[in-house]
Amino acid sequence: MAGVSGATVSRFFNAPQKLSAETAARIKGAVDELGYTPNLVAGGLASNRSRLVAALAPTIEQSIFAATIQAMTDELAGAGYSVMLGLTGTRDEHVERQLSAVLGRRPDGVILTGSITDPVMRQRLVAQNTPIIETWDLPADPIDMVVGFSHDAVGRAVGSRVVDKGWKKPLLISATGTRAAIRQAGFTQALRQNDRPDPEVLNFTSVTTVGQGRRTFAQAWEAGARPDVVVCSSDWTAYGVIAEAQSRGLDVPGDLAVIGFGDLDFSADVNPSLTTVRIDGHAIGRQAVSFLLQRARGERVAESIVDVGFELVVRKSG
Amino acid sequence: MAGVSGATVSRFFNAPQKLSAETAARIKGAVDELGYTPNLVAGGLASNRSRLVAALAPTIEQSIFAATIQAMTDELAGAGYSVMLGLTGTRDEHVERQLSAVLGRRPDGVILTGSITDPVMRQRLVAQNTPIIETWDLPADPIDMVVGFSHDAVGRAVGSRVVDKGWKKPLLISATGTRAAIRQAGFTQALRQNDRPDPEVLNFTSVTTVGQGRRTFAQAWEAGARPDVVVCSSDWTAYGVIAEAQSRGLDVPGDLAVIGFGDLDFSADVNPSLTTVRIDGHAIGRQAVSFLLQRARGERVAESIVDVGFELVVRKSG
DNA sequence: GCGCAATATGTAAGCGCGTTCATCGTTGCG
DNA sequence: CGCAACGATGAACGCGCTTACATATTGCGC
Repeated sequence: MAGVSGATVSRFFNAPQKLSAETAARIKGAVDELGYTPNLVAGGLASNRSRLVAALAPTIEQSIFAATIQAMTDELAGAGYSVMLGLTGTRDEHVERQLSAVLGRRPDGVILTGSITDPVMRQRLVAQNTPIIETWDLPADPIDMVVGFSHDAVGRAVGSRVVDKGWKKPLLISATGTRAAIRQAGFTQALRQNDRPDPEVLNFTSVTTVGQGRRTFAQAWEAGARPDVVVCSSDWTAYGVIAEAQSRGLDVPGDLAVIGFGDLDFSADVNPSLTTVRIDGHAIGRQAVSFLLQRARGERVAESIVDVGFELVVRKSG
Repeated sequence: MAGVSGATVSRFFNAPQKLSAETAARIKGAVDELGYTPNLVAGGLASNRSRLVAALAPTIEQSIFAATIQAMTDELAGAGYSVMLGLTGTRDEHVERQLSAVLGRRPDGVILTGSITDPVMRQRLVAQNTPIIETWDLPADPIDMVVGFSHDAVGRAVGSRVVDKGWKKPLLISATGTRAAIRQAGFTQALRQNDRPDPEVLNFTSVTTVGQGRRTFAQAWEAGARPDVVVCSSDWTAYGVIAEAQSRGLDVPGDLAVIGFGDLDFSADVNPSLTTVRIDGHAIGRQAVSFLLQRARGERVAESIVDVGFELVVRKSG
């Protein structure tokens, strides 16, 4: 319709500066009139660049990962990439299935929240020869690039605060999971270094919700536990503990201090405001995408492990 | 490596029952040994079925849509589809950009939260001839299939409750947006039908967070507003109002009733528990996927508009 | 006016599969 | 034994692009 070959139309979309202004205008006219949208599937096949990035996370509901996914998607959309969302849940078999599905599309990058532990899967990932970014952790033996922080350091920081404040009977309420376990270990380590006994620990396997926090604390209380500080693996859980404690007539932080993890969106605004560990989920997403785009441009990434750090945010609850 | 042609390998993955058990076993051996993953991009091009579904939503952070996205992704993964996530924000131009990017991949379906208002975009969508599902709303003039509920009915239901309870000075705190506006109109309508004056209304344009709710209520209070019930466009906002009211020494619901929207995950577990409108976001996602899969199987969908309804959940706050 | 570089466009060869159609045993039955 | 019918497999084509490479066309310096 524009009187040009397919190759020229392809250039119009991918390298318009190579066309004369006149042809470009003619093509634009035809494109508008036809409502033509290039088939990126075919384009991806031909160019061997899918412009697709896979993002795998356990869940996006009531999740600290939502911020990372959000930031990633925003940044990638700006760069002309689409993101494929893979929600793996907490079961390892789902990770595998999602990963298979995702690798079949030959993504230009894979962003993982946390690490893949299964060695077979790791091997397959490495074999793909596509950029891989592990986030929300600093694995000892990274597959490729990493954007995260030290969960051990987080645990120690919280442990130190508990020691400093002189709290004697800490209770840890934590979802099961590798990273929470590392924080827990760091916390315990900090107590030991100050000749304190190990903390009481309560683990639950379900999702981290306010309700889960309430129920877990209620159970502990009924069972006779009388902690002076509760350390939680998420701000949701922490707020549940506060709600339950208040319902039982306890004053937070007077009778009981509560410390969370994540510094979610609501944490500064509840009563009492949450003392927690701030992780900048958006920054993790942005940095991950930045790595990806550098690789896509063919640049070598010098320092491919970034520690975004964390911040112990002291507010009213503990 | 298995001593068979490419055609047979293709059958192994797409129609294994067409192969003899023996050949299938040989191919499986080779696949495992090579770590071969079929290239779905090429497959999609050849078969004209991408097995890709696009999901567009304004945001997934502190969003009532997260549940829908989560359910969709889970269901689709089970059926062998991948989902492309498009986060449009609240700006219309982003909707357009995301839609273009997404349509270029020739998805086998598009799931929208809310409707597309721009007529040009609607036209392009219709022209694609791919299944479109609008969710979280019951548009008067749907593009294709719909899974939602009546925002007008929600507004009326809440309005009726306000009338029934005899609250005299309602204040609406609401994010801007088409659907919230419809609920607002329904609410006002219910008051008028009972010869009540229109409610006070406060709109804000940012995201719906606890902090936003707090600040908006604080401003209203400082400006002299003394409502006896606050109706919010999200449970986040509602909880912010409660937190701010409590900080100011008000008793909820004694001095002030608060009603939310969404029945999020935390709403039953805060103090006081939230009276709110329950929307089953998971059900919306599941139903949308069910529509999509029916279409994919070539079945005609008889009733392609589903009203999932809502439920006014009365708890302590109002 | 010539040669050469630079610019603009077309030509054609794939990219890695799915799919159709033909082919080649095999089996069953009269 | 012969033929039809059927199941299993391979050859070849094409999906809609990208990308060397080839082919005008133009401009410039000498």
